[in-house]
Amino acid sequence: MRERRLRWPIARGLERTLAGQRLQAVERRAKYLLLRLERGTLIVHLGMSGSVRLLAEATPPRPHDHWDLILENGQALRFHDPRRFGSLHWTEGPPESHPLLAALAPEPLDESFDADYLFRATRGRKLALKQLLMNSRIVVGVGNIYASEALFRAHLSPRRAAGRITRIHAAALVAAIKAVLSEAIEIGGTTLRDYVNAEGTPGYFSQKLFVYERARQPCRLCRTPIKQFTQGQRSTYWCPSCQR
DNA sequence: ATGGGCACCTGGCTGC
DNA sequence: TGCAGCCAGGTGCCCA
Repeated sequence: MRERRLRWPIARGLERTLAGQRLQAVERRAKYLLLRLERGTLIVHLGMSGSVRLLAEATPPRPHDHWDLILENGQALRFHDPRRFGSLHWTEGPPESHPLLAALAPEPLDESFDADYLFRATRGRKLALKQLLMNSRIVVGVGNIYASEALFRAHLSPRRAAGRITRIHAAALVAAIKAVLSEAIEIGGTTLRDYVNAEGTPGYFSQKLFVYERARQPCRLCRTPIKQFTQGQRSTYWCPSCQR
């Protein structure tokens, strides 16, 4: 550990707890990485600017390389996070019961996230559709980029009150979310500035974005200039002609 | 229960 | 050139 002050301070003595334990599986729930060890689970969140790299243990640390998980093959899993919005937690119980994970909604690519579920989840909600999509008690994994992109593909306005969509809209939106996320995963995610995977390679989905960070540029479907505004302190991008 | 706003933090870019 | 101001892949928590 070089810097314990992340979003929450890294627990004292964690090194001692982890030492000697074999890594048994790597899983994920929402945006939490779950490293299953022999006596518990290491829960890692990358925040907005975090990344993990698999490197030779002797690789000199760069600024903002906050901790290493040193493996017995001479490599290290190295956590890098300039903004320190990420976090690291240890739990010996089932990770799905951890306070940060216990109340999470379905995974977007799970079959339980379907039109019927989203339609019911939106009933009575006055919140704007885009903000609802980013609520982890409705669905997880849909961040600021993919919320704008999915709404574009579903032809729905980010400002529309969530409770005012039809069952048909819910079906279109669910399909759009699943498509956007699947396509992005397929090409390694969206690198805007500094995201890299464990091998250090960026993702290429930024080349496939229809609206995100395209303010004033022509819509790729209708040529109308893309617009930007703020919802819940986050930038939203949309095409006022394609999306209603 | 719901929704709004703030907080955490650093770096890069813009414009005066 | 220097510096203030603004913006950025997230999400937990407090308050009305």
